[in-house]
Amino acid sequence: MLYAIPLNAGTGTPPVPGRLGCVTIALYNTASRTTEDLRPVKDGHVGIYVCGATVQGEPHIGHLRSASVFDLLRRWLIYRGYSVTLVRNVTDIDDKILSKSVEEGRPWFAHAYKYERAFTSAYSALDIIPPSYEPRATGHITEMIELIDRLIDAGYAYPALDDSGDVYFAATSWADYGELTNQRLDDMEPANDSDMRGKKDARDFALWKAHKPGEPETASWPAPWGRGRPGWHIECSAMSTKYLGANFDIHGGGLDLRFPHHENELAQSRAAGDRFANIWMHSGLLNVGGDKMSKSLGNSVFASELFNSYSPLAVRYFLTGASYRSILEFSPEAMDRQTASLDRLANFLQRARQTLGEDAPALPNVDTAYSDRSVDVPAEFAAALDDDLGVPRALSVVFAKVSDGAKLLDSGQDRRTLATIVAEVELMLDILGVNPSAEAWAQGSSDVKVESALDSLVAALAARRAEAKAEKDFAAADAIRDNLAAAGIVIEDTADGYRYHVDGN
RNA sequence: GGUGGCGUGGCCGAGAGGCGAGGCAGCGGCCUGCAAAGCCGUAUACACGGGUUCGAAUCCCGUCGCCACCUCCA
Repeated sequence: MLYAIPLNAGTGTPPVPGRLGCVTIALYNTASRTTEDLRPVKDGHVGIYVCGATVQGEPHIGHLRSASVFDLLRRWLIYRGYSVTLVRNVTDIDDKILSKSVEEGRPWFAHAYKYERAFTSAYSALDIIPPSYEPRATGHITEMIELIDRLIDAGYAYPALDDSGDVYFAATSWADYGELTNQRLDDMEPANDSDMRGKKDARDFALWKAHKPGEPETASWPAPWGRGRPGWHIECSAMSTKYLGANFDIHGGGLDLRFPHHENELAQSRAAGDRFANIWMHSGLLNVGGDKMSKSLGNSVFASELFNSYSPLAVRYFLTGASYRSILEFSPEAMDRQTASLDRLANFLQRARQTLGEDAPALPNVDTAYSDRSVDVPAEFAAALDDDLGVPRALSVVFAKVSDGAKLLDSGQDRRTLATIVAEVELMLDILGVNPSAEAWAQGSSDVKVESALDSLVAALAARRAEAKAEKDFAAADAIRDNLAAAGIVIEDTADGYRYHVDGN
């Protein structure tokens, strides 16, 4: 799949003249606390680095939100004519991976890879476009060592005073430390200095962690300061600049990473002489039962549980439907409400596609950068997304279109207009990552044979029901409908027959 | 102590000086054998108190309340 294609690729709609440089997309920059126009380092191209998961356990709904948010950003930029390089890392070595792998009785790399696969499969279920690059921390030790070396040479880092082999970044040596979160070192809560471990200052953080007795040898790499493994923050500094250059456009992640992770990344990269990210974007956190979802509270909602109760499409709709910076409260009630809202969209598209038959438009395709699209997105929709990804406003445009389309379905014979509306609605929803018509949402379990078998079974029952209705034997007709419903098949009468869908949220 | 955010109708949730976004739920009607879906109609909303203004949910001052971050986190 190719996501970064030349603007004139494809034979469809040519790029809007002057699209580059004219369409400004404004994004909220956490670092400046203002909404700024995106001015890419390289014309026509946007480089994005998103902090991915530390693969120590199952993916939860918070991971999914972050992934959905940056996938939406990516799709919108692609629609707007940019080529996008999105890097999302995998942190496959850290303290918890080591300790948990011991608990679960397998090598740390087996543990890490097991959960990496779980993440990949959850992302894929949500139709998140795979990253352009997905670097693993353990594959970039060389780059990290080089970066640490630069920091030591420049006087911003030092090997631990206790000769342990650790290396620390000297927070107080970097005058701008705290610039990302607008904090001054002196104002911060006093760091815990009971465990200095060879630090000069309790607020210094580890760039390199020396191998400790009892830890597996395979979890350490040779370095000028002795065998060890990288600290968390240095990984992202090394990997982002490797793939995107010393100065790139957007650095993203969950809000909880803002401090210390991103603050430290910024400090060490700037100290090493890199301009680093221009815009910092943070996706909002999820609350469960009024509390922040977090590892320490143990209230995580895992992807696996979620997919047991809701379709991936419903989950994604729930996640992207809110403003990306807002606190999103997860509850079954909230899921149901959003699912009902989504059903309205899905129902319309299903009815419209059924009515249009062969005249229904082709599906939008992000893989071709939407280059073969027959319609553009409504101006209001574009304005909403250009303004810091204003999804709620964008969705209101979608619903307005759906309402227009539904009226047409009810009364009119204007198939051409209806087809245009369907194309517009599906394009908008595809950009948002929640197009119910997209193939990605086809039930994984139902193959073509099963579907056609179900079609004929339902058709047979529907025929009997039609006979019963014709004979005014409504009890018999309703019994058939009830039996189908009991099996999870909802059948509805339409002007020219019936339609059905499997009730699976 | 420092930093950031929030308070909008029954619920969720946009907007940011001037015709009441949108969704869910509700109510009345149309359609339907009944449903479902859909359509039409339907709301004295902006935490509180002052101020600025012809006009404030939106700007300013103050008050109250809630949340997050300050070295586990997407």
